[in-house]
Amino acid sequence: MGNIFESVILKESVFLDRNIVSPHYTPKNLPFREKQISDITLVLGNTLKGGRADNLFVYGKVGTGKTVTVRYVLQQLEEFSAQNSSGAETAYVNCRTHNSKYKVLLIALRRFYPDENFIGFSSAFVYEKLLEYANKNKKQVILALDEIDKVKDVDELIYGLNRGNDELKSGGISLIGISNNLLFKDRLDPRTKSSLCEKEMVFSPYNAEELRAILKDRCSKAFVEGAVEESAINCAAAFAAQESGDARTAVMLLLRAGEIADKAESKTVTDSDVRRAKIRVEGEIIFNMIKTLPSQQQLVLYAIASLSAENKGIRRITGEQEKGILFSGEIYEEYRRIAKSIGDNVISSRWYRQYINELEIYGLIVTTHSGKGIRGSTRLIKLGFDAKKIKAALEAEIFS
DNA sequence: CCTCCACAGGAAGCGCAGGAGT
DNA sequence: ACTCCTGCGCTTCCTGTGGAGG
Repeated sequence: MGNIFESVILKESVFLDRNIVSPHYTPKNLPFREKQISDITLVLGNTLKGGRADNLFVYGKVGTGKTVTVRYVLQQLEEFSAQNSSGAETAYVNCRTHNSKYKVLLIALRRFYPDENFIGFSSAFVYEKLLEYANKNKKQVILALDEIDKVKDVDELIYGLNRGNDELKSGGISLIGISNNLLFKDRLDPRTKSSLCEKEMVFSPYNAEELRAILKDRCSKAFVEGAVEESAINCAAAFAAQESGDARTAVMLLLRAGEIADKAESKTVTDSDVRRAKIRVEGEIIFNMIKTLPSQQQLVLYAIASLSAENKGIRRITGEQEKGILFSGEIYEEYRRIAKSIGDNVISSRWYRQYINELEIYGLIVTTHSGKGIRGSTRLIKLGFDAKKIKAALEAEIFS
């Protein structure tokens, strides 16, 4: 009997390099983004001649390649700037984890003063330090702020940096804001908006044909040659294009499909593996969504799930008796009962309605307005996914 | 036609936590 | 360290809405 890990190594796999289809992998080439790359290059190119680049706002849905594209151009700029000793420097900050003006500046500074630690210094000091860096070294500093909509005090951040720019004798600071939230722009102060959006760029979702090409390219590196059937790629591309045009979920589908094929000790990944992977990926998304819901909202969803699982709505629609359709009122009653039974407090019906609206936005439920045959004006609510699965997932969350 | 029902969803306000300003 | 402010989750109160039923 050998080492227990031997079987892992010896086991045959459809994967050549699993990393390449992992969600965290950054591809080396960016197909179908040539236009965006050259546009960004043009905007940033100004810094190589010592001028300030226009601020740039990049918008696009998740998985459209915003982040990788921007990072790629930044990295190219750094490289070129180092070789030609021109004064352009860049810093990339993900604002999801650094969600305030102070934290953003702090992370940016860490990039320019790697040996010093500014934690604990005042916001104004950190801010001055950044301006000073650009001024003293005559540097054109480019700050790329990913998920910029997550910054709580964006207005102050942008306004401050912009005003600082005017005070600089030499050097300059420009911003690249990246966001997948279209509403974000309208939320901004008009002055900040015009400042951040000196240049704008939209990344549109990939269509099925583009996704297919992307997947094909990735597969050739990630999987053993010939392991992924053409139909599997087409299937994954079609699913993802239909959903959102999101390259990340498309790649995720292939990763899971590969795992399924491995588990079945199959040498090839087929389209039915992709179909099964789709169900699993959906399950993961739902499960993650449920986990992050407020506990009271979980109870509301639980009420919907258990009512439709047992199919015991109090009143049924006259005539067709369609399965799984619930009345807003009876769900609230059930929710109250459950909340009381586990000794939780009960939210008001008004807020319950708010939760229902949110659940619909998340796609967990579907609602319609009551039409003929129903007394009063109410909403008919139906669960978006399998009741038993959601119920099971919720039970794990609530009663733990 | 009017009234009642069973809700939908806007507006205002409240208590609280956490951050900014001093 | 202190107050002040602000955003957030939520409640209370209220006005609409659209069909049932007398």
